[in-house]
Amino acid sequence: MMEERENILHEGVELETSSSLNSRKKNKKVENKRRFSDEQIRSLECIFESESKLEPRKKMQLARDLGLQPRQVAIWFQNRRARWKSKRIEQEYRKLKVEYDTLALKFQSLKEEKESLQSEVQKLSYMVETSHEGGREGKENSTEDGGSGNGYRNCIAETKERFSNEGLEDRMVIYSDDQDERGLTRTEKVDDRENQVLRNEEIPLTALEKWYNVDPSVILDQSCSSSQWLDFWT
DNA sequence: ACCGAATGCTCAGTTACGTCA
DNA sequence: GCTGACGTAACTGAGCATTCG
Repeated sequence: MMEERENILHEGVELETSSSLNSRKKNKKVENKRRFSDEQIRSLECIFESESKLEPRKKMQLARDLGLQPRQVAIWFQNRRARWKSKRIEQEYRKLKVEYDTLALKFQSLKEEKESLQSEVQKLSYMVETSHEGGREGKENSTEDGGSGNGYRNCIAETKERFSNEGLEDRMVIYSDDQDERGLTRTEKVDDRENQVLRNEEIPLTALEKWYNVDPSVILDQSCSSSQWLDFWT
């Protein structure tokens, strides 16, 4: 190791004393800085491809082969590593930019879809609300329909008819937390205090009423607010 | 074993020069 | 011929690791 260092010192790594530095600076004006020949560059590039850092012994050998000072070889490798690094950073930047642009496009389309769905929900809830009010009026007017459920049933029938007329019948398939995939409802409410299990075998209207009373913005907020990245993009 | 000086390496940033449009 | 942009050889200074007395 020490032997190698001795070699380096003796075989051409010029230590910069102040006098040698001054003379070199003076010589710059006299002796032009020469670019390496194509052959030298080819050889250096060839070796750089296999190893970006040179062992001292290899550096010495290469310098001898190319007729350069070992210091010049070391500096060439140093500069080459720097160029390679900046190129790599540039490539990574371009790649990230493409990913960013793709995500931005996707986000924009999701945002538009969200707005479209939001306005649709508002429209539907408005329609349901007006039908609901109509149903109540009907209930108030009829006292012989025998129960509180009939007014709502009429309401649903009216709404269904309206949806059907507007080609929106499929939108009537509404599930809430209390409904299963068959459209039947079966809620199980556990009261912790009394530990009672209340089973409602058939409460579709209650479930529907619950659904009617949900503020659409809340539904949408639930799906979005938890995803803070959406805020980031807006 | 520990310490400090000497030495060399790497890296990021800069300077200086050559080339070219 | 002059000029500005660009590429690159060479330099600088800081930080780190190793060696040696």
